[in-house]
Amino acid sequence: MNIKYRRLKGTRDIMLEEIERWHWCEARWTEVLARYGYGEIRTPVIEPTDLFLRSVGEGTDIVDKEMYTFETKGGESLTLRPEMTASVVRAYLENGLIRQPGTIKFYYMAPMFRHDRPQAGRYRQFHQVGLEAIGSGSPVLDAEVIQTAMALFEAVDARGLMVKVNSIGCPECKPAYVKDLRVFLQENIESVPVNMRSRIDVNPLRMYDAKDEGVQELLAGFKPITDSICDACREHYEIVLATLRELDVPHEEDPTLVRGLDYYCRTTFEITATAGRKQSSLCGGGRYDYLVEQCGGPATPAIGFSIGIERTLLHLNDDPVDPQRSRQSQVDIYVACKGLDAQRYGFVSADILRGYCRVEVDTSDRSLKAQAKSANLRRARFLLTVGEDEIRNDNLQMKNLDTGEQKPVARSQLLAAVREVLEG
RNA sequence: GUGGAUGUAGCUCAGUUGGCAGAGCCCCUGGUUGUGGUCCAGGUGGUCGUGGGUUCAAGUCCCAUCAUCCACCCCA
Repeated sequence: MNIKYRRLKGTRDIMLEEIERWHWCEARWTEVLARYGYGEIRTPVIEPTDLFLRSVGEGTDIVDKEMYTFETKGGESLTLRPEMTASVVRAYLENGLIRQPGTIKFYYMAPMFRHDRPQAGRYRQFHQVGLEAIGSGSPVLDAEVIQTAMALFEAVDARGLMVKVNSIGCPECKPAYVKDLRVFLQENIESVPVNMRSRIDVNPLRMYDAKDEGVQELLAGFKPITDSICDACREHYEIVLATLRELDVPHEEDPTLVRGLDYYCRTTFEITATAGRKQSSLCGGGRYDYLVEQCGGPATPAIGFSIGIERTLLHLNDDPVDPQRSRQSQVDIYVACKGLDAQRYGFVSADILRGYCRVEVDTSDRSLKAQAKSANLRRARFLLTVGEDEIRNDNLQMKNLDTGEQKPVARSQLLAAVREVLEG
């Protein structure tokens, strides 16, 4: 077959058995998030490009090479969101939620777009479940947010995970460290691969992300950022760690954990899968106490994280779903029809039942044998058969697919008969 | 952006030194004049990713190109 249109690179079709898995996870996540006090937020997938340029920050990979950006006929630059935090902050300000008392807590489960090279667990359109808690700078909230992330993983039985936490300081102490780091890197520039050197000027902290052994060795000889943060940040970090211990959230400190986005400050964290060579980073998050202000609002502390849904699913089960082998949606009653008149009779009969259970009327006009086979594949519990005799007698043959027992049922008695057997 | 692997039926894949394009699964029909899960028989389905080249002859060899997957970079 020469199919004319194919899905875009890095995108996927989610359906049949796989979408059942998504629904299962989504239902559990929604429940957990509600228990932690989060309400859903849905924002547009397109935003002004500037929103991401200024929040995520130029010099990050996301902004420099991964955004789906286009221009409207009017000359306005728009971008498909590469992440959600900026949009939530924008919505928070735009809808006047600054006037709401207490901490605003939003969650989302939504598609994001990054023009990256696809590979296992990495897509151009991918989905994140995440949350943003805006309005509180308490370190206790940091710990609760990290615990919430773990609760989301536990809710879908994800195991073998490690929480890594770090503090990257605030505008009081971070710049001095960055400056020292830059000087240190310049002095040892021969140890830095050529293609990474530009990072020294743009965003030296991100050198910690490099997996290059030489760079790792070099940075091991430099003072960790946690030794350089100011007293206020230090105290904040200590309380986060202490609270995590009190909450029994297993975690380890990782002073090399800096995050790729500019807006983070103080607490940053990441949750990774300890086994498997695939994309092991399942969750990333941190505090962003200056983003709201930067977006034009009053100084407002906030924290959030996002979990990659595809990656989490990949971590849960390595078996890919084969569309060929996966079932269509289940039904309770399957109606097999011999001929067009029988289909009409079948539909009217199904209409009686639909207020009560799931019914599929077969309009394929295949052999009754083939239709019965489909009934079985759909895991129907009862097969109703309609042919010329049934139309004439105003009844349906009703077969119990577990026992094989079959008997005619008058249409006027159909609902009562079905209720009796399905409830009994 | 860099590197590696793979493209043959709807799916998973065989295809020998270059010589008639195959199997399993799925699907359809029949065995059962109107009935499922097992079984048996038959059948539908292919521009061999695409375009060039070599050759009497190319799925097979050569070149190019596209797509997919994997890895790097980075990230969810």
